[in-house]
Amino acid sequence: MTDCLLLEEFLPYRLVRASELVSRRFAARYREAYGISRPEWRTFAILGQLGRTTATEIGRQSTMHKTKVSRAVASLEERGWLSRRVDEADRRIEWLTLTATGSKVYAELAELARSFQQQLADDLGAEAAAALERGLAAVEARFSVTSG
Amino acid sequence: MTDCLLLEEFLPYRLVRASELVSRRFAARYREAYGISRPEWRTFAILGQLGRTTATEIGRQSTMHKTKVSRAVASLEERGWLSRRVDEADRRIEWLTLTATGSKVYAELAELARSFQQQLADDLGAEAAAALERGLAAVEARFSVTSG
DNA sequence: ACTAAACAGTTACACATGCAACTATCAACT
DNA sequence: AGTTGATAGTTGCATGTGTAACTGTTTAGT
Repeated sequence: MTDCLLLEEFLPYRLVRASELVSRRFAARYREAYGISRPEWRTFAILGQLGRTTATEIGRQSTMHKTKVSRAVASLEERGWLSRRVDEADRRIEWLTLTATGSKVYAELAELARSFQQQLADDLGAEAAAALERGLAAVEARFSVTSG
Repeated sequence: MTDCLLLEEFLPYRLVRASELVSRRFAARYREAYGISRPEWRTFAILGQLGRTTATEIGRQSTMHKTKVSRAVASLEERGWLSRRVDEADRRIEWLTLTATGSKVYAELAELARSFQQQLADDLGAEAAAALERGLAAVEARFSVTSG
């Protein structure tokens, strides 16, 4: 046990565990309310924010594999929340937009997210929340660009 | 777009993404070096630290589903890195320990983890790393006990 | 014009995962 | 002793996921 690694001091492990604890709780909420999966929520959230984008861009921003995105898009389309349109100039590209219904659902999901965020911030306290954000910003700055 | 949620300000999302960026890099290392999966690494790490424990306890500490733990334990046993022994007093319980070979591999994995941690700390900078740890500690404190 | 490489996106297949149901064991209560 | 409920752990099955291979399209080089 001389070379024992203390997991409670191992940053990647703590990061994963914290992320699982938080995101599982949030996932439970939108799953119960709208029956959407995690990849679907992520796709929805990015599309709602960007307004009009492509599957590739969603993959880039969310760090999701392109097959995951592809399936999430197909599923959201089936529910009538999203529509595709092939780009005229470059017909490989599909532009994705929310439908009217999709926008309505998105607005509700956004509200759900905001209230969850508020609750989380209250639970953590202002100082700890700020510290967490600073730390995450540093990780994003170091890893986002270089990593694939 | 009036009710748009800004993902770059949404904490659960940032937490998940940061955790994925970091843990994917680390996972690539031990996968390439030893061919072990994520559940296996986690099981290994907890067992190495605790010295002697049960599958249930591993699940509790790692937030992994018990079937995941069960399969990881079976796989590590097949490789001869771990051995089980049924508790005499309560024969439902299986005590898990690392074998001699397992301990050797564990020591190498621990070293790999430490060097990764060092690299990460350098990348983030002392101040940002400390902030991240404070934030994670707050999440752990709030969610670990209550959540399932 | 033609070929090769690059890119957006989908699908087949093998593998990983979670839920529910299962075995086996123990503890508590009657 | 017998029944009920809880616990540790495993397994069947349906679903989720990544790799690699695929289609269709564009770009670059010859």
